[in-house]
Amino acid sequence: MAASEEMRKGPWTEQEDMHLVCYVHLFGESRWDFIAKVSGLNRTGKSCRLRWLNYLHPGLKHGRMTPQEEQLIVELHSRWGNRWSRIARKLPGRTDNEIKNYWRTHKRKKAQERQNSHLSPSSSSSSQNPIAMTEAEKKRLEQINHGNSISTSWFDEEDGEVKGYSMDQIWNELAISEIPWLNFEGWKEKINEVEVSEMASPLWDYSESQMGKVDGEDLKIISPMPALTIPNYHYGTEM
DNA sequence: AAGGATTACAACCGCAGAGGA
DNA sequence: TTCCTCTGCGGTTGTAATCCT
Repeated sequence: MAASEEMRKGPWTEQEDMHLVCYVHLFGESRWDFIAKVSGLNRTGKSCRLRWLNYLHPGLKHGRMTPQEEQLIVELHSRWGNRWSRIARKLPGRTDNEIKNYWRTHKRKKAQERQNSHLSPSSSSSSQNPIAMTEAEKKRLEQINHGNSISTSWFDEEDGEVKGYSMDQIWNELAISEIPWLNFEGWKEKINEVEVSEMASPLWDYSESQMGKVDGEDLKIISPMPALTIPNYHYGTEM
């Protein structure tokens, strides 16, 4: 990427979102610089990653925090401080950014008031503490959070167990999604034209071994996006 | 109804750590 | 071992939406 080329900044458009989702689907949730370059979005890898993690990732909750979540945030913040990503891991569907924003805007003050007035660190017993987990639960959550195939997880209070979604499940759900942008004209139709399995594995395998070395002619890839074209690209080098 | 204040959310920036060459 | 690139994290800012007077 030539230094003179201006990277796009600011709010993402629906088209950009679609484009990014498509490429994340193809190449996975890593190698953001690669995705940024091959997608032709003219965004930085960081920007793509942030957009995905904070907004586009399947399983994200949007909207107001529930009272339970609020309580959890206060509790965890008193324990860990501004370790937002760590706190976010205990609130499935919420991002560190969301929690950070929430805390910043109106919770910090309240928590301080609460702390000053009546809370002492040792006041909550594990039996009353909503975030207290058994060792088994902790272990399972740990496995889910760090597993390769599970991308999002939560603790189901009703069943008393940790649950998770694999990326495949998420994307299968996306195919019949209620997410608005998947339903706008043409897009859903197009994504259904391509089998998920066709899109994911062979191309992924190919991309792992070959994609970074492609030279010469433009590489055209199978994609729900119309006429997606990857320009000449040398992985790890500036064009 | 208008305008200022507040809240909620999205996005960028800088830094640090990990990993590869 | 050193340097470089990439990723992830926390802090900060900008803006749209909502509330209040």
